[in-house]
Amino acid sequence: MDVTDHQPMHSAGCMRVSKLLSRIGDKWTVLVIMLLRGQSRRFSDLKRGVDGISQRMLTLTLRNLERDGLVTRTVTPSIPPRVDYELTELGHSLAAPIQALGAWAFEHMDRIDAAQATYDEKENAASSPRSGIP
Amino acid sequence: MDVTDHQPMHSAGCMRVSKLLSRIGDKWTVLVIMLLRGQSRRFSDLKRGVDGISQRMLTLTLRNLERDGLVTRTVTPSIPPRVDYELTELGHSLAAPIQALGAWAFEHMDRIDAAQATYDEKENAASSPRSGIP
DNA sequence: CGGCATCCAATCGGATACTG
DNA sequence: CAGTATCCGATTGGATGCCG
Repeated sequence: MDVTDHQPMHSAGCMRVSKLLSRIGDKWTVLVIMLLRGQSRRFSDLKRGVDGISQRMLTLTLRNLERDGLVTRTVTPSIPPRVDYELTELGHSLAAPIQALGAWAFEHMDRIDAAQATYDEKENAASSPRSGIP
Repeated sequence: MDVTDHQPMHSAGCMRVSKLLSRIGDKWTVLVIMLLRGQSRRFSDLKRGVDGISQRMLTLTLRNLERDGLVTRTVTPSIPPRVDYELTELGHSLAAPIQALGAWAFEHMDRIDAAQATYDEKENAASSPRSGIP
């Protein structure tokens, strides 16, 4: 089977996509991957860069990425200790399609916002009228 | 700014990507989108097609997609009632980058599985030894 | 500095029952 | 058929404190 076909995703294939997206679709993974493009960064650097992430979640996110073979973890036992994270080749290859999705989001977010606004407006219009004429 | 640049995602841009991925990265959204490529489908058709989804979650998923302007909902007030869902143009344009991500997942899942296996092996090897020589 | 353990609140999602 | 409403368990993620 050729994944470049127009309808290549049968049930099993979709499951995998869904699974991948569940993994990278969590709250922080994408942000970390984006920060790691081009340069390796140490833990505290990432913590400062992501803005809002807790230490716990950064650790968990990096552990998962490491487990998936998407980042490498390099410990330098100095004082104070230093740990650097870097995208693997696999990680970099994933960054490309993520980037594509990012470009799409960037390009269409106004339309999405508009659609949401319209939808919510109708929502409120439907629930508000207590006597038919609000 | 050109989103096709090599480093186009600043903090704000990344947030949007993350937000988009959080939306489509839930348990069912991608599967529904994939099923809707090419043909519109009615509710029970989707329910049968997704396999494992509850009625509740299918409804919620479709509502969110509708709110984002990615699918249209068409009610035919017959008996029994009939509701068809169809990807909008915006929805179809999103299907493309998702497909790219799917292709990536399909292409690299063996390497990810291998990386996970290796990682878990080392994990167990590190936690097992109760007296140094298990 | 980097990270683990614990506790806890919020959200997610499945099962079930009921409605137009 | 296509939902809505409710209940409840599972998962997520933040805050905090301790450790090497």
